[in-house]
Amino acid sequence: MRPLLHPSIEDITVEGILHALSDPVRVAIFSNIVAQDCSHNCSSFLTVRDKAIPKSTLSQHFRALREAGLIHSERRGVEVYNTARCAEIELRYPGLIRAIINAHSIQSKLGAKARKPTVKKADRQKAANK
Amino acid sequence: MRPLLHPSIEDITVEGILHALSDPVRVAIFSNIVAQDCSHNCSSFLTVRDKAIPKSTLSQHFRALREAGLIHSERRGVEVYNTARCAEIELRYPGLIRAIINAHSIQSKLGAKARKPTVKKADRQKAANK
DNA sequence: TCAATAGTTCCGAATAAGCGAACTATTGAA
DNA sequence: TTCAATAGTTCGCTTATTCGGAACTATTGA
Repeated sequence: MRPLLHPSIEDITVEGILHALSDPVRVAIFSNIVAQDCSHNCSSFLTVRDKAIPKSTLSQHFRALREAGLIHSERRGVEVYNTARCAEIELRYPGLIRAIINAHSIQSKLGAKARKPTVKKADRQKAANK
Repeated sequence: MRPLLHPSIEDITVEGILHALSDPVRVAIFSNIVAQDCSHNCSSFLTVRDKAIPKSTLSQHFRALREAGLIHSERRGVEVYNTARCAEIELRYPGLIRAIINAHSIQSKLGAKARKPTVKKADRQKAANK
C-alpha cells in the first residue's frame, strides 16, 4: 500500500482542479467537505445524493481530489481524515474555489440535473438513431 | 452534416463547463475567444502554444466547447464564427467564467506546465516502474 | 490471535479521447 | 457551369480513462 500523495502547491494546476470537479460525485463530496470545514472519513460518502457509490469507486474519487490538490488526506487509525486545501489554493488562484462551489450550489437550487457533458456522446448517438 | 447544436441556457451545467475547460487546449482557445471579444474561425487555432493541433481534433474541441454552452458557433460561408457566451453564463453562474479565466492567466504567468490531472495515470505507472 | 472496520489495489469491461483519412459545403475563379 | 481551393465535419481505429466487483492491507478492540 503506497502512501497517500499530495502535490505541492506549485504543482496544483487549474486544469487539474477543473477536471477533478467536473464529476458530479466528486464536486458533491468536495462541496460537503468545504461546507463542514472539518475532517471527513471517506465512507461518509458511500451514498451521494441518493446514489450508492461502490467503495472502490469512492476510493478512486478521493484519490482524484487528493492528487488534484483539492484535499489533504491523513490516515488516523483505521480511517482517513480529509480536509479541504482551500486556503492554499486561494493564495494561488484567488476566488476560483469559491466561484465553483457557488455555481454548484446555484445549480443545485435550480434543480438542474448534474451530468458531465451537456450533451453526452451516448445521447448524441441515441438522437442520431431516431 | 448535422447542424451545430447549442444547449439552451438552462441546460448548461457547471460540470459541463468545468469538463470542457479542464483541457489545456480548450481553455487556451476559450480564453483567447473571450479576450478578443470578436469572432474567431476555428483554423486560427491550428497551433496552440506552439503545439500543432490536427484539424479533426480541433473540430472536436470546438464541439466540446459548443456543447458545454461556452461558445456560440455560426457558419458563415466557408468558415465558422465562434463567440463566447459569457453574458448568458454570467447571469446563471455569476463570477464563474471570470474566476476560471483569471486562474488560468495566473497559471500561465507562473509558468506552470499545464496538464490535465496533476498526476496522470500514465505518470503514476511510470513512477511505479522505477 | 481473531474478527471487524476502513480503505486500497487489481483487473476486466465499458466509455471517452486523439487523430489520420475520407467526406461535405461554400466560394471564387476560369 | 465546372473545378479547384478552403474550412470544417465525420468515420473508424487506436489508445487512454473510468467504473466496479473481488481480493487484499492496515489498524483496532475484544
